[in-house]
Amino acid sequence: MRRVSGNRESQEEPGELPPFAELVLELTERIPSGRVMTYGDVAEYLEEGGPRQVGRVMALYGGAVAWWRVVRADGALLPGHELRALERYRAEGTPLRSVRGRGPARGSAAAEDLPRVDLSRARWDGR
DNA sequence: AGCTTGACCGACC
DNA sequence: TGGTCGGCCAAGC
Repeated sequence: MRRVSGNRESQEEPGELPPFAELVLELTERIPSGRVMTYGDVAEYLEEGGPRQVGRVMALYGGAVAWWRVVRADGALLPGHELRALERYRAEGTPLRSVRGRGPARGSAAAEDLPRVDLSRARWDGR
């Protein structure tokens, strides 16, 4: 009980999220199926923080929400979770864009040319 | 208290 | 089309 000095917010209970994180996750849950927002969009919509802060929140707590509906500005899939995300997109019907004319199987160094999210169609502005 | 890093972004070449 | 650079904001060391 004796709080010797004023450390108020140092004591955070695990399970309770920082306000900003909560806003990000809440907004993420609002993104309709088949649509996406960029990290920058989320930050701009919340009028707080920046893309990188949103990215941090998703990295820490994203597992609890539809993390695949928040993408980078170029529509590239998350490194390390590309296949997982791709499955979601295909299931939700998220507009995708082939990387280039589609499957140049011959000579393609990349084992798999992963598509990207077509932001021009899938971008959701919060309305 | 200062430097580095990060699920980023936009401009430039 | 793709790589690099600087800027941005917060957390960690």
